[in-house]
Amino acid sequence: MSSIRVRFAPSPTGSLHIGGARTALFNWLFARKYGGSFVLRLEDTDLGRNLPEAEKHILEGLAWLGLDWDEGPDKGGPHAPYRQSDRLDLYRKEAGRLIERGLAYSCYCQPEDLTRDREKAQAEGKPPLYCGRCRDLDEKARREKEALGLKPALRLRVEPGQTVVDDLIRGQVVFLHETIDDFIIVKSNGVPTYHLACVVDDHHMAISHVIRAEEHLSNTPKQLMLYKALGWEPPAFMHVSMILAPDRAKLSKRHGATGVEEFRRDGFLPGALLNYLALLGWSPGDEREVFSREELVAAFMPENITKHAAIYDLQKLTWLCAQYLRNLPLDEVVERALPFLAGAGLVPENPAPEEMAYIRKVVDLVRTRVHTLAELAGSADYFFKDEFSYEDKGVRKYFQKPGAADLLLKGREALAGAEPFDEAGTEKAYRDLIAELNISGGTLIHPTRLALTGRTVGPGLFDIVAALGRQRCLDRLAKAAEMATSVETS
RNA sequence: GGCCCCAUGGUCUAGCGGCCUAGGACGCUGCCCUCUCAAGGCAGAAACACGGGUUCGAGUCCCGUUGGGGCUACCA
Repeated sequence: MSSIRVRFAPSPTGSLHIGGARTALFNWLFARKYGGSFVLRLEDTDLGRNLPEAEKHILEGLAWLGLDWDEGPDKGGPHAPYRQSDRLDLYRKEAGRLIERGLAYSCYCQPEDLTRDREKAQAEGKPPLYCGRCRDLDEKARREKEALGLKPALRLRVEPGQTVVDDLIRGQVVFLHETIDDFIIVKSNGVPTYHLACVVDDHHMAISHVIRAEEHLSNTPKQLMLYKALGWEPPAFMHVSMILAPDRAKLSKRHGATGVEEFRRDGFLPGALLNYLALLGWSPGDEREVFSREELVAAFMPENITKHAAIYDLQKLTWLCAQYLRNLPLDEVVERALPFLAGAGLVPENPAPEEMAYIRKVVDLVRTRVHTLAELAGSADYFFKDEFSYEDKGVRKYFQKPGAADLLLKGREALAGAEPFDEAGTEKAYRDLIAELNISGGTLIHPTRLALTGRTVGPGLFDIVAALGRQRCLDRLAKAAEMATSVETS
């Protein structure tokens, strides 16, 4: 029994897409579940589309999600190198074997010719397959073409028959060879196409299971033909359904955030994104929904992967993220929140230890009522700065009322004398005042919240009061009383 | 167009012939709790795409239709 080896093989043409991230996740889960190896390979054979920063983004995205790989371009491994552009000699060697055995042939057709053929076929309502013009060129004809300076592409000879793809998710899928033409395996610039490079690498890297998106199911018979032509045993295949945008179209930039990097920037927690991606197209079979990475590995069963495409829904991801924010250890949330707080200019990049205690307190107060780290930073500004504006709605409701300033000053007085100045002590002082004035709690509490935070919503008032400390509360109440005096109506 | 895959509420899904008057989650609505907002609790609206079969019995099996997606590049 050979060992389990899976791979994630993205092209460095952009950032890590959530579709790609999910494919990586299923591969990773499979490897971790069954004690196999997870290999990372860069498929950079389309020189024109490679982006210099893409590799870095992809590796960082995977690392951020906690999907660690055992072999890859950055860390090497027994089957290095892991970038296809560094393996060209290997592909040439294998392609050479195909030519020697007459299983592949040189094609001198120019792109313009092929485009014309294709358009003609389509206009006639026929399938746009390669016409086979160069299939049986003799030595002489080839030399003539070469003499003209034409560089050939290499095509695989597809013989009549059929190929059956045995897919772990979809069962046996039959493809008739008359629907597949002699496809190109080496471009005229000497670089292999996806099909050849993929097959050669999966074989040489001893990949046991190819887990990839469903868009590759139709490509699989071509690759199976290559395995056969090269005399190799193919791996097992598992084609997972795709992720679609809310309009049922394939995910693209115009659908908003689709890159892992963007979710990170928008303040989503990696565990939440990973958890959400796992739930798209897979279910544990019971009714659990929230999983840590470890729980995911334990619960993962390939047979529980669904066959149909899934539309991704930001609302559920947002909900999951909120779950993580409230349930993760506080220190982890604080660590994740720090860059967002610093980014909003609320705290320094590297806060001093005594500052950290306060930040911890604040994060703990707000984390249960926000969904993302970005929201968290956005809802905590008043804890860190004294300059803020008051919500208009609140001003109208609580300041623009007869006696508003006086009430705020009475509250201020109560807080000035509250002992001890903690949640219970300040609440006691306020409750006493409320009783004395014979008013409802909200009558005093709501204006106070507005005075201290500028907002009408937020954590419990006495939690805020205790966190801010006596002096800041007194200052803000005095300032708010002035404001109230100026807008008060009689 | 040809080939391939897929089809349970708005979304993610459970269901693998009788346990289904179709279960859970997000979202939505109402109520409770309450200093606000969340959270939490309770209640509710909301689905087996359609048509034929097979069977004593079909969401579950088969066929067709419709719909969606993918492939059909010297992209991967």
